[in-house]
Amino acid sequence: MSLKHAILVLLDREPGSGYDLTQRFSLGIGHFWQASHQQIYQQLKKLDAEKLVRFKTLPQEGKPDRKLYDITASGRKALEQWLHSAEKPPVVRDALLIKIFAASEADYPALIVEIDRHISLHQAALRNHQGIEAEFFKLSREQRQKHRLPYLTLRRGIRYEREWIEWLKETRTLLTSDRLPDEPA
Amino acid sequence: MSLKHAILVLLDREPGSGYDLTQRFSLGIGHFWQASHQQIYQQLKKLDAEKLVRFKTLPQEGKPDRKLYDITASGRKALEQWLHSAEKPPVVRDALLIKIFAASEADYPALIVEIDRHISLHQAALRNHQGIEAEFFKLSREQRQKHRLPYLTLRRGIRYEREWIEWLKETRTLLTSDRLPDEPA
DNA sequence: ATAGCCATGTAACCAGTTACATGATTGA
DNA sequence: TCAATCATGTAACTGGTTACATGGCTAT
Repeated sequence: MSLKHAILVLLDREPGSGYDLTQRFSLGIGHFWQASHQQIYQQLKKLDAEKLVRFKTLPQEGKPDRKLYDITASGRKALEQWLHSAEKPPVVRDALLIKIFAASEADYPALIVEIDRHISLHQAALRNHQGIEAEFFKLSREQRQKHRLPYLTLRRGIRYEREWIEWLKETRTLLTSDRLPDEPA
Repeated sequence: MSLKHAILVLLDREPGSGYDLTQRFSLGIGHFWQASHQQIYQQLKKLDAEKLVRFKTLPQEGKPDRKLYDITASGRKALEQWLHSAEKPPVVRDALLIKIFAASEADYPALIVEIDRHISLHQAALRNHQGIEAEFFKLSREQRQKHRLPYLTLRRGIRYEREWIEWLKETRTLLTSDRLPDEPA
């Protein structure tokens, strides 16, 4: 159900077309909720059927008509209710961990390659997050105060990536040295 | 595709019925790959059709027959191939972060309740992981060496939960004090 | 009695991914 | 000329969840 609410959140900040939303999902909110344009168009259709959003059709020349979506009063209500509801932490499903769990000595070289690949991916994500963080710290105090909550979620992303990198590096070292951790994590 | 391979991993260690696998999924491997009995039975059926597993039916009195599954040679091959393949890190989809991203001052009290709930959940998970870790450290050196890789994945779980708790506490403090982080994460 | 374990499964549904489709405009 | 951006969508499929179904045994 959260995709619907993520869309409502975005429309609550500013009306937009399905296309606009797709762009916005690739920015801020996309760090912790991803959505493809196909999904977004479908959900907008459903949200419209439920009267949580409405749209105006803006005709354009040489392009498909732009449908400008906006949140309705009952959409705002649904959003607020959702904000007060309880959600479970998402279940973890991580293939890399199965691989590491299952590997035997013969698989180590392949595992190291895979670990290195993941380290690069997480480092790239971390750099990206830190770039955004640097922008945030260039803002005035009032602006920072205003964007406080989105920034807090960015901090989470930064810590998450950092934690992955540390663990991956530690694990890599232990695998290549054939050593064993000598104390609890 | 990873559920299939997770099942192959478990059957490779030891043959078992769908029921047995369900139990095992709630232990070790379940920390990073969850599966319900419904899913497992379906996947076993498919794996059997693909000849990656086979089974013997063990008749029982007063209970449905037990189907004891075992990995086949081609199952082992598929598993090894998978271990050498590349996987993407899983995409993050976290409703709590959308809530925090989207909240306005009026929502703070509800948000704090939700944050506290999540802190407890992560603390419970952490304690659980640490209990298993304590068992691990009671083992002999040889035994620890043998279960090294599963232990490394457990360490990841421990760090993951710890990181969540820290971030949630920090965020809680910032929300209640209405303050703003003064330096990068 | 009642809950929990043992042991299997089907069916409907929901969410997300991949593939396919169209077509004009703009910049390298 | 080729790729990217704008702008919309449908359809098939895969993976996972929830609900439903059966039924004996054991321990409190």
